[in-house]
Amino acid sequence: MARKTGSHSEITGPRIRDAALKLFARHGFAAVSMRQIAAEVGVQAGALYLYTPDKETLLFDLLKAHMDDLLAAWDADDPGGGPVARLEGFVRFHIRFNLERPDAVFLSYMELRNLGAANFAAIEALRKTYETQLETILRDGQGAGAFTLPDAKIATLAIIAMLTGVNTWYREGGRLSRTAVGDIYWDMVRKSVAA
Amino acid sequence: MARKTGSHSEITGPRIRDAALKLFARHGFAAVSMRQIAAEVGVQAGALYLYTPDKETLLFDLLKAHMDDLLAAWDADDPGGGPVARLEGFVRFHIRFNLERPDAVFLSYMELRNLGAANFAAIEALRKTYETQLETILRDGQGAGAFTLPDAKIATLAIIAMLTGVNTWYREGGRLSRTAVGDIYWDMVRKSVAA
DNA sequence: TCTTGTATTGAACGCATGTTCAGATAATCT
DNA sequence: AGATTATCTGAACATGCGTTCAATACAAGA
Repeated sequence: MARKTGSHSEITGPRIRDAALKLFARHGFAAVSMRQIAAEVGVQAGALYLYTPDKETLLFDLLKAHMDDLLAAWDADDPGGGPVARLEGFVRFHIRFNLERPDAVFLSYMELRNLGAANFAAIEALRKTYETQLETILRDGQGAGAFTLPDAKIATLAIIAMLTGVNTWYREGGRLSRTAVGDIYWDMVRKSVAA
Repeated sequence: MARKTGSHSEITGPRIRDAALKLFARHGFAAVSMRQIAAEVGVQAGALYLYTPDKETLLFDLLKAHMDDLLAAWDADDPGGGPVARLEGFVRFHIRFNLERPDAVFLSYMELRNLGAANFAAIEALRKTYETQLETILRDGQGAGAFTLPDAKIATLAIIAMLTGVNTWYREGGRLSRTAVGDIYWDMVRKSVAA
């Protein structure tokens, strides 16, 4: 056997990335072998190297794509308007976006350490860019007297940590709908920065 | 060479646990080999098996010890009194305790997936016990009219996630002292549950 | 000093790892 | 139909893995 019937890079490529994302998130980057990823896709390990130069780059590409997605999605979702409306938009967006791709979110928080220095810096810069979106909203609201913050930078990180935490406990079909979760967190966030 | 001069299990044992904790936290459980841990301690890999039956148990013992420490420390630190005072105590305790052992905290959040089912359940139960401490404070305060919460269970998880997030950005000798960090987070938490 | 028990080495086990590549087959283009 | 290109196999490479164990040297107690 060599080339398989129906084989196409536009099909195999995404399937490899999907399998890698799922397995890396479940078991950790180092614990997953190239052979396991290949088996999940239904090819031999050697075939993966038509799609990535090496294992670390495969991880980096997943993280990079996730961060690019995140920034583009917030760009499209930002409701604009006053700081309060924008903050509510951010809270609901962050929860919704993260709940839609738990594996990618988990990877982005846990496997940065497996990146080389250059790749690490690239992802960190994107994360910083995202954080700045929220920080700007908070500072604008502080300037307008809508929020009272002891420290805008720390409030940014505290809110993001709180919101991202949803992914650790939320289960589909559980007690609360995604919208209800958004309501609850918005209530807490709103009060935590209240004037 | 066989036994080394000055060798003692009371010395080597802790050094192995320290080295394992540090390396697991930095590089991930799966990425660290028994030979690396042994090298850090200055022994051969075989010597580790005088102190642990296998690699997973070594990880489990680290996580178990951390959770036991955490629960015992809160037990000793709980200021008692009214819900507001206890909540403030919890916030400051959690931040201080976690900042004192970042490696163990990181491990406890990231490497649970490398445990077998039984070991996983044991650690999860301890984590649940800790969460219940905070949940009880919140429910008491809610009952007494000191707090207004849309959902006590979720408020518990949200607050813990927010507080634990400190470990991702805090650097010794940075802009803020640990006490100042505690002040800022207590301000946000207090307001987020305000009546 | 001699004995007993503790701590460690170093080699070995079978197996898995990431990666490369020549060869083979399917898809596509002319 | 024939030539070309894209896709994949299967075997191989050197290296590293977790773990075991007989041999050995030190520490502690008598």
